[in-house]
Amino acid sequence: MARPASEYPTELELQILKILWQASPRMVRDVRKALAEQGRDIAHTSVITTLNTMVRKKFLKRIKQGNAFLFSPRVTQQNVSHRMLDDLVERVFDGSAASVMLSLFHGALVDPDELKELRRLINQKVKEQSP
Amino acid sequence: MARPASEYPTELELQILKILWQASPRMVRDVRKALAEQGRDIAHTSVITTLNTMVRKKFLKRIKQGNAFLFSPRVTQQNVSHRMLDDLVERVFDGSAASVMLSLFHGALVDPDELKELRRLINQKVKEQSP
DNA sequence: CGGTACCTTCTATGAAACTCGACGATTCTT
DNA sequence: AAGAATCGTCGAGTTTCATAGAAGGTACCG
Repeated sequence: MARPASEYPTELELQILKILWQASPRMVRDVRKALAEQGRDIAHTSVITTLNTMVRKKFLKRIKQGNAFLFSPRVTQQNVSHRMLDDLVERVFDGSAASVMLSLFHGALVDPDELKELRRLINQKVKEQSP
Repeated sequence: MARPASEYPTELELQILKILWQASPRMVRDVRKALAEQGRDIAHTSVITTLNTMVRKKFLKRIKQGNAFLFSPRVTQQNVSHRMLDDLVERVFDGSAASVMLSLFHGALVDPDELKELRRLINQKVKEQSP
């Protein structure tokens, strides 16, 4: 056996997904331009190759318009990020969401306002779960 | 250019790290056995190969004992998981830790006790940050 | 009609990830 | 000491990922 195909988008694929989540459908040319603006200036054909593998992986769909193709996402940002997070929680933190949060707190990552919002959410959740 | 070497452990490497975090140092044989118990029954030499690349990547260190080697982690579980989480937050959630937490709440992932513990932590953090 | 400007598909290179067997060295057993 | 069991190094095969050039189609412009 060899390297297993990742169930999740790779780095470049994620970058492309983000572009298409912003606005779609798009032509190859536009995707390429957006990538270039982010500092990733790769050849036109390289973009096509990647887009096609993403279609094969069911991340995107494409429809023909004239002689060219238009690409759109087939998955939502919520869905992808949620699945990737779940995967990390499972694989790295042994399924403990609390550990993840702890780790987040450990870095000085959280904005004070966000913190309050979070507290509100937790309180709500606690009420829901313990009657 | 080609695929850049991941700064983080790969799937198999992570599996091995977890085994060694549980108890170390260990011989190849033991690592292999632990992997097999997790359903990953690979050849002895495959384990060695991976262990050696992990040494090269500075994830592990090895010391000779007799004719064999003993392997131990060189990085802590906290360190690795924290870095991997940060990476995900950055790449997938555009740096927003709060989005991550929101996503965690969205799944029915959190244990009630853990939830209370979290609330405690947040309260503490809020106090710290807003005097 | 011929050229230019697009677009795609096909093919290819190089590196990383995963896997393993052949072989040699060392040690244990009989 | 002969043979069996261990253990490592080395080379190599396969798949995925990132990237891109060559080849070939279509469509417009003058």
